[in-house]
Amino acid sequence: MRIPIKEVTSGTAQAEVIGWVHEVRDLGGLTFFLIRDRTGILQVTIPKKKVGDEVLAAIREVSRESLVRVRGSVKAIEKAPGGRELVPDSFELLARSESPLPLDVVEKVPADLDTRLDARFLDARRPRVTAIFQIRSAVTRSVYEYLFPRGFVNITTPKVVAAATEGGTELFPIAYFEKEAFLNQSPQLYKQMMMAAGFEKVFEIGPIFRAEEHNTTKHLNEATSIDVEVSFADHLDVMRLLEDLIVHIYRFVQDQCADPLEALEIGELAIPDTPFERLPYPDAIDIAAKATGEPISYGDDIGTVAEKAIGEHMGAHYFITDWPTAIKPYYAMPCEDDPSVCKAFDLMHPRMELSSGAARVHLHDLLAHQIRAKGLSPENFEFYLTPFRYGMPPHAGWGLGAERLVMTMLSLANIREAVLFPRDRHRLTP
RNA sequence: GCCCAGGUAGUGUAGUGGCCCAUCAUGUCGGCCUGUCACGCCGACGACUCGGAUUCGAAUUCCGACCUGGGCGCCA
Repeated sequence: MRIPIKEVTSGTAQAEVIGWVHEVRDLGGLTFFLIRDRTGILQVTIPKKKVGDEVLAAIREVSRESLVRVRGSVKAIEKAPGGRELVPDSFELLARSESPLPLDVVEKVPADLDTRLDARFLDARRPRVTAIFQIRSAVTRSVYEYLFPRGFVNITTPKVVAAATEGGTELFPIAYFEKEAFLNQSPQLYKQMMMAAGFEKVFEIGPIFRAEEHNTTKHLNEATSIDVEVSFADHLDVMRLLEDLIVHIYRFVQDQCADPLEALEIGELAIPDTPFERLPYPDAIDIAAKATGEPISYGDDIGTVAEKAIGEHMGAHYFITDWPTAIKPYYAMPCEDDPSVCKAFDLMHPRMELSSGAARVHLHDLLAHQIRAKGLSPENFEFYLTPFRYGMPPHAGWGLGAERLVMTMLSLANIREAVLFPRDRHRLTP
């Protein structure tokens, strides 16, 4: 009966494991194999004079990264990794690996990210990479475990859509029978329609597509968005929800992912403190102007240099609030006392933006007005605008970038490290 | 869209006009080795993205193509 390598301890008598050949050290009369599965690494020691001919024949055939099944007795040995080793009665080659390998799994020689992504299946055998995706899975799970008990309904919305509804970013056109269609940039409009449907609290974790030709370490053309929308809530409510969720995710990962965190040499995650600081937009641009010496006018977007300067100044997660209405999307609700300011916010990690959200415009005429004010025509938004004429509740929500969350949590240098098969300007395979 | 940088064995690199039929490491193959843990030692194998130009001579300079990384704008 095969067991995970992690479960082989110095107290185990007999064990059968299946894994990949991580390393081989042949000392002549004695050969050491390191066998790896997703749970860990086990040393298999072969004293050539004391094992059968079948074992000797098998080990002549194996190459690095071949898949093998080994059965034998476990010995507690202090000088072996993990304090135990396996001396095989049987050593079976299940699937031979060709050589040379496209990249060095043991990482004696580093591989470029590009090379690694070309051979992602092999790259992902590396304990460090396995750990990233075990943690990413835990992040997703913790979102479900946070939202379901709070009454959220998990929805899925179309990724194939008819028109560029939000404006701003570029969309990927696709062929949809005889019609023109696009890949959706965000579930935004559909989440809002479900507010009209009375679902009250919805969320979706799904792909979003942006056809921007950017080429940076923090952008993807296909990303994963954790999207939330809540009726009878305003921006302040959903900001509290968001910061509480972030802390919940960090705690969950800290509790559940000790081994992966160890593999990443992180050990203890720094759990963010709540409440996150609320930094009004005018203060944010002041900080940036002072830090960079570059003047920033009210109403300017906060560029990368400014964002970095503000992040260094803040040193922890924070919200930017009180945004000028002019530089936020049409669906952000303007403040009653000063409509030039809106109820939108961005959640920032010191390194980058993680999420943006707002209290939404739920009044049909105001929404139509704001769409026109952005130079868009309400006629193209009929499917979206109609629900606002039939009892749309006030609501608020946000979208949180899953890859950026994982990337900042684990201090990854490149967002592509947080996706198994990233889609960027140049990469469409694997 | 704009700007910068770069393409040398499977992988990561050195080499900026002749000292290079190309450095080092890792790998692969062969040999020696019974406690390695980046095992060690000996030997071998394996590469200048493509096309054109300059030159007595080009991995190296120039032009073009192709490919790639990064920065900015914008954004999650």
